[in-house]
Amino acid sequence: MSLRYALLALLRVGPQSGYELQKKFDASVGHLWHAPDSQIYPELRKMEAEGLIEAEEQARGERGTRRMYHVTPAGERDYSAWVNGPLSYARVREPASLKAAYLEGATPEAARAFLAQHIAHWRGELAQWEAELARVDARVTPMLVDRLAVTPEDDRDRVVAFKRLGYENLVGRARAEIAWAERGLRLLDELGYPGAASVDI
Amino acid sequence: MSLRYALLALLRVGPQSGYELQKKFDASVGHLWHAPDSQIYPELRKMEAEGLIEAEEQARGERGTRRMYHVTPAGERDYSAWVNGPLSYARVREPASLKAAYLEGATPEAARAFLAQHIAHWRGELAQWEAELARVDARVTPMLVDRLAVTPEDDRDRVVAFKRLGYENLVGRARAEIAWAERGLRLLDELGYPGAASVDI
DNA sequence: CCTACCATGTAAGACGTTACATGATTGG
DNA sequence: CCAATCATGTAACGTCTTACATGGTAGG
Repeated sequence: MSLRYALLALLRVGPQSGYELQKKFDASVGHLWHAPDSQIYPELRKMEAEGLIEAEEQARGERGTRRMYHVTPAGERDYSAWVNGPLSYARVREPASLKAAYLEGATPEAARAFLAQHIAHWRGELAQWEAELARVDARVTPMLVDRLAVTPEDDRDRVVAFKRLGYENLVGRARAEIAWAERGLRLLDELGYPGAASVDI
Repeated sequence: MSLRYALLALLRVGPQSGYELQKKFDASVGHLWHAPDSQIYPELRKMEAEGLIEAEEQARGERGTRRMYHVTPAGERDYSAWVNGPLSYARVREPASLKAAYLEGATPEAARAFLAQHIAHWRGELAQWEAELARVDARVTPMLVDRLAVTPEDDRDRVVAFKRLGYENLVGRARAEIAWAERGLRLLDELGYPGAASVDI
């Protein structure tokens, strides 16, 4: 549902091929919404079929071609409806909470390993997002540079501020997950589970 | 992936029919992992086909029947592997962060409405989870009562502590989302968006 | 000539959503 | 007898994952 809006957001900066889009996707909006290439190409075709984007075929060397996509007025309207409309929330589905709730069935080692893995996972995500946040503040990410180039002077600070806001949510999420898992490890200590010293926080 | 383990966790308390399971699901583990009935019945059949659970058909009145499921040794092994094994993490896909990052394209009213809706959504979730947490502490939720009845005395505190841990993650998540959206509203104020007083926090 | 990168997908299957569909029994 | 609850699903569709598949071009 959100994939096409992520793609429209990128395409609104200027015409691009599926390949360019896919590369830029991973380096920008892909931090907020992951999508593999095998999903991007078909989605572009679907969006084209629905009239949200159009493609122009360009020759590439002697035999190669590539399709340069651009947003149509209908695509602009659809994007506007998305950004101005309400968000529909997915139902809860938290594998980590589910597992934590049944951790009495795990061995002490497995329980500790699970929480340590959770901390490691979210620390990795946190590091990525904080790094990206710093690049946004410095206005050095390629997509942001391109976007700011087509944005009126007066609007640029807002563009940066909202990118920052998006990443801040993820940073907050990661911090909450880490704090929770650390509390979980302390709970294991309190319950007398062995191995307290073996896991470094 | 997690659905079957949520179902196994419930079934491990004692034999139950699909219908009973579905009701109890909504009232207990469904707070951590949502699943509609239309997903539960087919999943039970799949688990039966894979030998994780078995059913005994019981007569119900003159014509009706119901299938009482119980966990097989293979099911116990599979459950144990899940609870002792590592969790695989899904890639990021955060619609709210994505939208926030492109909020410069929204009208000031829509931007405010989005953040206010976000707060309202997560406040609703938070209230539910905090209420459930209180019921867990008081040991009054039906499933927990049943589970504690089949749990040795010495293990009961641990069972309750881990249920609590599971909910605490969701509570932390909800609080982080609310705090983030409130910061977002303050950002709109700083950017000079109109309507600061019209939204009550 | 060969490697890295450009360029574009298909296919199968798991997982989830929404809507639809049917009938039995029990208690008032 | 009628409503609530018991009881069990199917069907169609959309999204996402994983793996596979193919070929072109540019630079060293």
